[in-house]
Formats: sequence, C-alpha cells, structure tokens
Amino acid sequence: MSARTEQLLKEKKIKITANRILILELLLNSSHSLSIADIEEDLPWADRATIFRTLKTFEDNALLHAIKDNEKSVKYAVCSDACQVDHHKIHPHFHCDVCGNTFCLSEYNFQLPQLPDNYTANKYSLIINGICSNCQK
Amino acid sequence: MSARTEQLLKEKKIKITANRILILELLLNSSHSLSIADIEEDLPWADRATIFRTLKTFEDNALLHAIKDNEKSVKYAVCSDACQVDHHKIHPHFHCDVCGNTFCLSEYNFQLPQLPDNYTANKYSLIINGICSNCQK
DNA sequence: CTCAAGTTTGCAATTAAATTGCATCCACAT
DNA sequence: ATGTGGATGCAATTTAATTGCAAACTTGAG
Ligand SMILES: [Mn+2]
Ligand SMILES: [Mn+2]
Ligand SMILES: [Zn+2]
Ligand SMILES: [Zn+2]
Repeated sequence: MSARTEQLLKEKKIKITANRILILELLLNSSHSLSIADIEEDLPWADRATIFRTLKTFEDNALLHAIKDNEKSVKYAVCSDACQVDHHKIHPHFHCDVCGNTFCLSEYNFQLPQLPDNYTANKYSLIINGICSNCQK
Repeated sequence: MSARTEQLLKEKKIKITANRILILELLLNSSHSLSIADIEEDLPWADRATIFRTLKTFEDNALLHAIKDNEKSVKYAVCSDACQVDHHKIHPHFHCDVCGNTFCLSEYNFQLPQLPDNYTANKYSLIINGICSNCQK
C-alpha cells in the first residue's frame, strides 16, 4: 500500500482492508472518475456490493465525491485538497462526449450566480459537456 | 385544450392526442418540474410507458427538457422561450432541499467559466441545491 | 500473543426507474 | 370516408442501486 493511501485511510479512521486499499489506489491513480462498473472491471475478483459500500464509506468520510454526469451510472473521484475545501459547495466536472470520461475540475472556479430573491443556495453542481484535451482533433 | 397547448403541438408537428394534451397542460401549469411518477399520480389512468414516450417525443422536439437534479428520478419541465434559446447550452435549475421541488431558472444567466486549455464546451448543466422562496422560514 | 467485539465482506435477493416488444387503436392527410 | 404510419396499453425486460444475512475479517484490550 502506498504511503498516501495509508495516510488517507488512517487520517479518516477508516479500517484498512484489502478492498479499500485497492479501490482507493485505483481512484487515486485514475485520471478520470470511475463508476462501480469501471471498478468491477479493474478488480474482477471484487464484489459489486462491497465496492458500493466501500465507496459509500469513502464518501461519508469526504475521501471522495459522487458525480452525476447525466450518464447512466454515478461516477466517483477522490477529493483533491482544493476540492475538499468547498466539498459541499462547488463541484465543477467535465464530461467528454468523445471518450466518455468525466474529469474533476477541482482547481477550477466559477462566478457564483446571483439567485432570485429569497432563494438560499447550499451547493452547486456544474457538469460541463464537451470535448476534452485528449480528444481534441 | 388550451390555445397555448394546441399551438405548441401544431408548431412542432406533434400529433394531437388526449395523452399529449393532458401531459403537456400538466407541465405547463406546474410551477415546478415533474417526474414520470408525478405525472402518473396526476393522471392515474395514464400508462407509464405512454408517459415516458410522450415525454421523449416532447424532448426530441425541444418542447421540454429533462433535468437530472441528483434525486432518484428524472424531472421534466416545459421550455420557456428564454430557455429555448440556449436549450442545449445553459441549464440552471434549482432543487429545494425542503419541499423537494425543482425549478427551472430559465431567465437566469451565469458567468460562463473559462475552461482549461484545449477543452471545448457544448453544454452546461447547473443544479443548485438549497431552499426555495416558498420554504424560506 | 490471544481473543472478543464490532466491522467488513461475499453472495443472493430486492428495489426502483427506465426502457422495450408487440398487437391493437387512432389521428389526420388525401 | 378511408388507409397508413404513428400512438397506445399491457406485460416483460434491463440496468443500476441497494439491502439482508451469515461468515470472515481487523483491531485494540488484556
Ligand atoms: Mn470535485
Ligand atoms: Mn431550462
Ligand atoms: Zn475525451
Ligand atoms: Zn421549497
């Protein structure tokens, strides 16, 4: 297990198990967010329910966040530090219509819009569809 | 059938049927977006599959748009004219965490963020969670 | 080191929404 | 008025998410 993985789990007091190590490292090493099915594919011996509950545990402990990018299934990405700061406020993510990958634009800030009168905002979720740099012709 | 309903359907060359009239009027008269289940509840004699295909037809003809507000089911709202202009670009919607309703903020404009190099945007979907004016204490 | 207590896991089953096949029915252009 | 392509109802299927439960783990106290 990498030092980073161990640190993240201990920091959040999450019990260290084989499943959690491998799922977390998979997410840490991925350039884009992953669905439960993606993880199942990469860890064929792992059980779907276990992956589901592992991700839920990570999410509950703010180790990652769930991204609903308008595709069929939910994707997950590890929170970068920058992302974690406003973990429950701003979530800009980019979905590439060519490769189908979803990227977390955690560094990326956008101007918060002014809401109509008497509306209070708790959280913003922004999904941008388009073409990523890898797929640019 | 209201004049507005008739006009919308004829304009888009959608065959006029009892189902379509009632579903469209339901959406037109609703202050917030509706799920298939919501429509089923309001039109108990209507078939789920028919509602589904009716909404799909409306969506294909840009009469309404689908909203994925991070709840379990997709919601639908009729496009206002203002909304239609940028129908495929900007979709700000507000989900109230108290009443659970989702509102189309079609008039509402926000500053488009600058994307990282080599990223091209086709569409923005913004979901804002919070408390709506009706639910404000 | 050993063990108990509480967690996590695997497997199977269930939920819930979206989606489809197909035979029949209907809107509407001619 | 009528024929035809599209719309509908009903039942079945798909697919992802979610849960129940007993067995297998992790960890810290002794
Ligand atoms: Mn993020
Ligand atoms: Mn809209
Ligand atoms: Zn791409
Ligand atoms: Zn409300």
